[in-house]
Amino acid sequence: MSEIRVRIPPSPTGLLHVGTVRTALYNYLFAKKHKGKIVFRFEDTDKERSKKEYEEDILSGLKNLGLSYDEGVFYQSKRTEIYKKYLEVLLEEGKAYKCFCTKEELEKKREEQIKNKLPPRHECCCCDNQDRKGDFVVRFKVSKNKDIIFDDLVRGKVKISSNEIADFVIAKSMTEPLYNYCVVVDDYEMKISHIIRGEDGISNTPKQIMIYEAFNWNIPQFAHLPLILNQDKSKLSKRKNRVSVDAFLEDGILPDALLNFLALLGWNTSDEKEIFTLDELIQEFDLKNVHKGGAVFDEKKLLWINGLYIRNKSTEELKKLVIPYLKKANIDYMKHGEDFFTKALKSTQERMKKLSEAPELLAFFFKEDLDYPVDFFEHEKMGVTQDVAKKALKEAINAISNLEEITQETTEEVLVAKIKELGWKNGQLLWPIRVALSGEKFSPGVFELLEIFGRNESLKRINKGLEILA
RNA sequence: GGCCCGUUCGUCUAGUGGUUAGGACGCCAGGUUUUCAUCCUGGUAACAGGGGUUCGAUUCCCCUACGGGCUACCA
Repeated sequence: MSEIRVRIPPSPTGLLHVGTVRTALYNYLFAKKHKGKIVFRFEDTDKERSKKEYEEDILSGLKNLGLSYDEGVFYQSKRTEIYKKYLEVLLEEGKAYKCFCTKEELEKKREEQIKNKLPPRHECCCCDNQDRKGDFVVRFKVSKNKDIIFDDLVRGKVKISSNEIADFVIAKSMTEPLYNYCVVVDDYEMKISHIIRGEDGISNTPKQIMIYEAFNWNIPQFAHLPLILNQDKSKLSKRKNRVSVDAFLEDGILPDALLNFLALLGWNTSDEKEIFTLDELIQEFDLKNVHKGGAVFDEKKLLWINGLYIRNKSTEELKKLVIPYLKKANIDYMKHGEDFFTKALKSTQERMKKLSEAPELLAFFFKEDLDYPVDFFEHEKMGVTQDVAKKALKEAINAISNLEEITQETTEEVLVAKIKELGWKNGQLLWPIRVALSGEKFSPGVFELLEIFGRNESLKRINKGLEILA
């Protein structure tokens, strides 16, 4: 087989979309797996909707996700001369023609077609009259009674009758070529061997194939990927879902986790593995295992995968990732030193599902003066009343004050002994202490907190608890 | 409307002409634990419907239903 070449061709008409990423990812995996090349180009022929800022967003987003390319960036908007050249060929050979119809004429024609239930052909008087003056568009001449068949790598044979396709516009003018046409010219010139794109590209495929045939160019292989869906099964849209990669990244979804999750939308290996590094995905990926049916984007599963990735990070790595979020929340995370911060982070790592949760999870460690409702101390199920809490805190002060060294082990030893001595349930002593240390209903464990805070800060917080209870 | 594509637990999915239809997320319950989380155990829940073909269909074929995509001088 000749060289595998795929393309990533977003149009810069919006922020980087997870659907775009999924398609890019599959192209990337396919190319890497087969030692092929990836061409990147912007399909920016729509001057109205294409924006520089979107280009930047897409490029940086893909880069952040680690999806690189080998050739490009190409811009269709900079290739008008090339398109023009081929357009002239088509015109000369009579495979395309100039159409001078006005919008009004076209609308009238369409109405008639709909009324008579005719297929959407173009064909009108002016098209035979090439001398007509004024603006024109270039239409591709579709031959009749012809089946266009292609073998889709995901779906198998797809057949469409050319009678269903009207003479379609391939350029608004000689210097304003349109998508369906540009794609073919580009894919030919860039020697693309495999076009892997979303299912919404299926209906364009016959048109594009006809253009290939008109030029007598080799037709690449097509693979149409299932769509990513909203909960209601419609095509994933920003109206109904979070779709911008920026939004996910800012929320603290890790790039690897996002890719891992996206890879699983419409593809999987036949075994039960579902956590993959990029390299593993490259190894395992196969278009044969790509689904035909669309896949609903389930954020809950994304969060689960993300939590897994966060837990698997070393605390040092996680630290770097989390700092921007803490800064943004104005948390003075270094106030008790690096070591304190590291330990605090480590104690919350396993409950963090996304990085943006870091501030709320860590804030209490750095608060100077905790303030929380007194009923935090109460816990009916464990038999903790405010009176019990008071006694517990006093006992804690005694126990801790006498300890030489405050570690998880030493505090556990002394507090457990105290529980036995008092004949209490674990929670009766430990819950109030934990609340006093954290000022939160949920937090890391007491012994961990005691070690992190050390004697002075622990005592300070427990005394504060006593104040609140008073 | 027309054309095209699709349909296994709520979701992501495995799977086969004969399976107790498997896993994961979620949810529920239990265990561990001072809480939450983690972790462990268990549970809940699916082959869209109808016809064929067949000794036997979730699996193959047809139809219907449902869902989706496309139907631009957008990409």
